[in-house]
Formats: sequence, C-alpha cells, structure tokens
Amino acid sequence: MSNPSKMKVYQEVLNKIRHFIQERELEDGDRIPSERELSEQLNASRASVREALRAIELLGLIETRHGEGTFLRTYKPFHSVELLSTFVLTEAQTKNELNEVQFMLEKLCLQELKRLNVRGIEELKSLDDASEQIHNELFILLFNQLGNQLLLKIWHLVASFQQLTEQEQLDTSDLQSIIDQIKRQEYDQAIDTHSRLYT
Amino acid sequence: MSNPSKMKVYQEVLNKIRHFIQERELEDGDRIPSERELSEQLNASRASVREALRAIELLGLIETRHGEGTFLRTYKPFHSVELLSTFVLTEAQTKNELNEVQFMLEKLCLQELKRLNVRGIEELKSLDDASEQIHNELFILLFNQLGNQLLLKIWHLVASFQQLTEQEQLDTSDLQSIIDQIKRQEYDQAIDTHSRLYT
DNA sequence: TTGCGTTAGTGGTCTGACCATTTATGAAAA
DNA sequence: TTTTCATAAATGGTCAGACCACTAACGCAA
Repeated sequence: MSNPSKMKVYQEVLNKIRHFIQERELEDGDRIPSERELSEQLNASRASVREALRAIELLGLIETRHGEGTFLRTYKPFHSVELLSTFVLTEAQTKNELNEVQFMLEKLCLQELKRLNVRGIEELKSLDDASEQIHNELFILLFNQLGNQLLLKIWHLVASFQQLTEQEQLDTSDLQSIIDQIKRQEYDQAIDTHSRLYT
Repeated sequence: MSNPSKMKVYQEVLNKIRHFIQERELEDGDRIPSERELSEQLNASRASVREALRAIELLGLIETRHGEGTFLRTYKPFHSVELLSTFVLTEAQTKNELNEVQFMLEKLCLQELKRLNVRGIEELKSLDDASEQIHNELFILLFNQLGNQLLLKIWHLVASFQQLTEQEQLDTSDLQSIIDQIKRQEYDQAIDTHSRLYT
C-alpha cells in the first residue's frame, strides 16, 4: 500500500542490480553479491531476487554457477535465441524474412570489406577444408574484419534462428569460391557468388 | 539426483510453456494457465514457475495482470532495451558501433528500395512537416516498404539503443532532402545524402 | 609438503502462508 | 424485473523458512 512506485519488487531489484554494476564499473567475469546478500541489502525476499536474476540470466547477461556464485558476462544474445524463436517464428512469412535478412547482412559485410579495401585476410587460409560449419566460420571471420562486434552479434542472431528452422545446407563449393575470391580481393565477384547461395 | 537433464527447473518450465503455446497455437492476447495450474501440471513449485514467467515477461513475450492472469503478446523487443543497454553500452566502442550499424542498416534499406525499383510511396506525403521524430517515422515507413518485418525490428532495436545514448539530433534538412529524393525515385542521391547524416 | 575429509558459503528448489487486485456471484434494494 | 452492492473465488505479488547439491577453502593427518 505504501509503495507509490507500483513497480514490482523483482523489477526494482533489477534496477538496483543494474546501478550496482554501473557504479562499481563491474566487467565481464566479475562476481556480484550472493542471492542472500542481495536479499538483505535490497530489502527484498530471496524469491524476488531470484526472479530478477533468472530474468537477467535468460537475457544472457549473467552466468550462474552452482556453489560458486553469480557472475557478469558480456552480452551474448545467442542464449535467448531458441526461446525467442518460438514467439517470433510463428508468423508464416518469418522464415523467409530470416533468409532475406541473413543474405542482406552478409552482402552488407562483403560490400563493406570492399569499401574498406581489406586485403590479406590471414585467417582465410585455415578455412581451406570445407566443413559443415564453414559458412558460419567464414562470416564470423569476415564480420570480425570489419571490427564491429555489434553487427557480428546481429548476424549471428539471425543465423542462429535460421539453423532452428532446419534450413537446407548451402552449397559448399560456392562458399569455397567466395573464399578464393576474397583472397584475391575480387569482392564484386564474391558478392555475385554469394547471391547465388540464396536463390 | 534423478534428474539426468541437469537443466534447471525454471528452464524446463520455460520449454514446457513454449510447447504449450506452440501446440495450442495461442496468439496475441490469449491467456495461459495460472501459476498454480502450471505449477501442478508441470510438476514444479510455484516459485520455479514464477521464475520462468518473470524471465519470459522481461523478454516482452507475456503480459501479467494482477488478479486476472498471464497473457501472450506479440514480441516487442523494445521493453528490454533499457535493461540491455546497461550491459551492452559499457564498452567504450559500442556507441560508435551502434552508430555504424544503424547507418549501414539504413543504407541497406535504401539500396533495397532502389533494387526493387519501389516507386510512389504514398505515405511520404504526410511527412512533409519536419518533426523531431521524423527520422524514425521515415525509416519505419521505408522498411515497411521492403515488406520485411524482421529487418524493421532489428533496425528499430538498434535505433532505440541509440536514443538511450543521447545521440545528438540529426540534420532535419538533410532528412527532408532524402524524402524529396525518394519521392523522385533518385535513390542514388538519397544514399549520398544519407551518408552525410553520419559523418 | 602432500593429500584428503570437513565445513562454510552459495545456488536450486519446495512448501505454505498471507496480501492485493480483479471478476463473478448472488442477495438485497429500487 | 432491474439495479446495486457486498461477498466470495480466482489469480498474481511477496515473503519466510527449510532442505538439498555443489564448490572451494580450511586444516589436520600422512
């Protein structure tokens, strides 16, 4: 009754934990107080603290180790992918949209590589043998060249969704062609070859 | 001891709720069973059920009304944005990355509009008066033209993050130019003008 | 010094209780 | 009959306390 904020306890706990992290400038791997400590310091029951922590955990922001404690970790959206997919993929057209977006992001990547005139990507050499995961490995490598982790995260998110829809495997020979073309810095050709993957 | 899956209870509850929703093809606004019902049917304590529900709620997938029940709602990523920002924006370079990604996505949008040879966008006429939100309105409109909701969601997510960083306002005159150029289907010029926004 | 059992701390889970809010119920009043 | 309103039932919100499972540190013994 005396709560004017009307906000749920677990949400207030959430915010307090956020502030706690911000003020102390905690980083990846740092430990946050135990559930019992938080419960006491934040004046909330352990159950409410846990509700907040579980929510944060599902978002992939913290990691919980039984018997050890709760630790920060850099945001990895991949953990909530499967869950979100249930709700996002219900619309019939979404699978097709996923395909489109993944294609566009990869094309964007190749265009940027060309624009930045990237040359001599050392790591490409280790990709010669075509494996199942070659598509993923290739673009993780390429997006890393752009130096934008966020774009990589977004692409990875979309690509992960794709895998859940049991998409058919792409042609590895075309992938090999793309690798070779990038080695020779023939980005326009690589973009063309890449387009063929998605038709 | 007898749990070979080693998965936490709240995560199993999570999955069971997902399956429940999938099987019954529940849609936006539909009600899911009460916490006590779920607790009984899923053979878990109400506390564990709540941990799962709170996590789903934070993701923006369900809505909870005191005294009424819990209801599905279409996924809106905007709710968890503020929370995520605390954790994502800690890295110094991230703001810059956000800027880059937003720019690239918008450029991608314009390129696709050109490629699809989109003409005669009716809704542009109502954007003549430059408002504060014109940037958002414009690209929501343009992404909608592409007919890919997922891409729109991704852009909107990134743009929302941006707003939290108190980014300075963009030049509205340039935005007006872009609108005019799109009206005349001068996409190349629009792309050039757009580049100027982010320099 | 090394090895290992003990123990304290921590997350994981459950039970049961009580409060706050909404909606349905049904009796009383018009 | 219709309307009004107190009551009850269902539901989410929150808490306290208990117990289990796991980890790491401690300290004693070999």
